[in-house]
Amino acid sequence: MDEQPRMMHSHAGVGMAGHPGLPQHMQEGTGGADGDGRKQDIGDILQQIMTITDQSLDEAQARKHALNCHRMKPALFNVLCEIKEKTVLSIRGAQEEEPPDAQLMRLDNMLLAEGVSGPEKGGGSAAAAAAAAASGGAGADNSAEHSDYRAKLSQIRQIYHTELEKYEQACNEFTTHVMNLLREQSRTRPISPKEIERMVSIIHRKFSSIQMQLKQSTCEAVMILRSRFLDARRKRRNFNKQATEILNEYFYSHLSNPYPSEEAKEELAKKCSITVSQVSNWFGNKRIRYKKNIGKFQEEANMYAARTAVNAASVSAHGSQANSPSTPNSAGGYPSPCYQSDRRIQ
DNA sequence: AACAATGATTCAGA
DNA sequence: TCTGAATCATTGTT
Repeated sequence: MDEQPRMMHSHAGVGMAGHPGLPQHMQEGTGGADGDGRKQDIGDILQQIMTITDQSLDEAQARKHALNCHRMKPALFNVLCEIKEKTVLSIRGAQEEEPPDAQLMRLDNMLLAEGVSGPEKGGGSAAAAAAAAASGGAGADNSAEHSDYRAKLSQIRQIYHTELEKYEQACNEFTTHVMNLLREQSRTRPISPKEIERMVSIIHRKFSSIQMQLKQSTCEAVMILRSRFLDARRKRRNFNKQATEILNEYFYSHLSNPYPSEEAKEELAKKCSITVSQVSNWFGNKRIRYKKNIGKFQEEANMYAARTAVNAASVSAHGSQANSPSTPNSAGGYPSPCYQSDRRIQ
């Protein structure tokens, strides 16, 4: 305030004609006769604004302050804001309103369903249980699988939350910074509160698009985790020796027609403590692999044929036929090794 | 580490 | 729907 008189007279050419108070037209409304005085007044202020960059930093600061305290500043500021609002902002105004993002909603729903974004416990284990049910395994070591799944899920969850928090914090910090900056600048250039608000919403949109990327990558991580959990090939366990022997015994004793019936599969499954589909898989693989390389399986075939023969002999020696194969070998099946299971060793 | 064995999946065809 | 064939991914062996 105290610098005002000095400043007002610093440029002799554009001075305010030395009047101490507000000009008449500013107090009494528009008076046609005062047009020249007003023009001069505004011209003076504009001139001061234009020359502000020529000053040293201290001088400029002082000038800025003086301008800020000038009696016409609010009026000029409002007019400039109005003009700016009408021109620049109206151009962008049309495209600002956007519909709620469907993609974002999908991501949110999925994260909630997988228990990543929801309450601490529950969703993850439910998903794990569903995955386990879908995998259709025997379920003996499911608890270990579950804890592994849950551990990895909670790891994802933790990363997601810390990242989200970081983004939110960064967003807030940046917003406050920009708001302060704009408020500060609004003292020297026309920035309306509305425009600040608009800027804030732009910042929020930008940050929420970053958040969406975070959500996207989190979803991907969960999907990968789930697919790994569901993919039975990744947790393949060899059958135990006994189960393999039972299956081989059946295979080689039915070499001419190695296609167990549904009942036979069920019985084998029970004996081997595996599922019927595992029995089917095993026979499918065995048939194709045997057919591909009979020579390689020769020895194995002979061994099982011999064993079956011994078993049959001992059984018949006891006068029982309970263990005889339900579908004996016949001509027309797979090429056979030296021994046929339904033939007795001489 | 390289390789073989093995259980599971996918897909075309009957 | 079942099977053969090709293939994948893991386990076991050398």
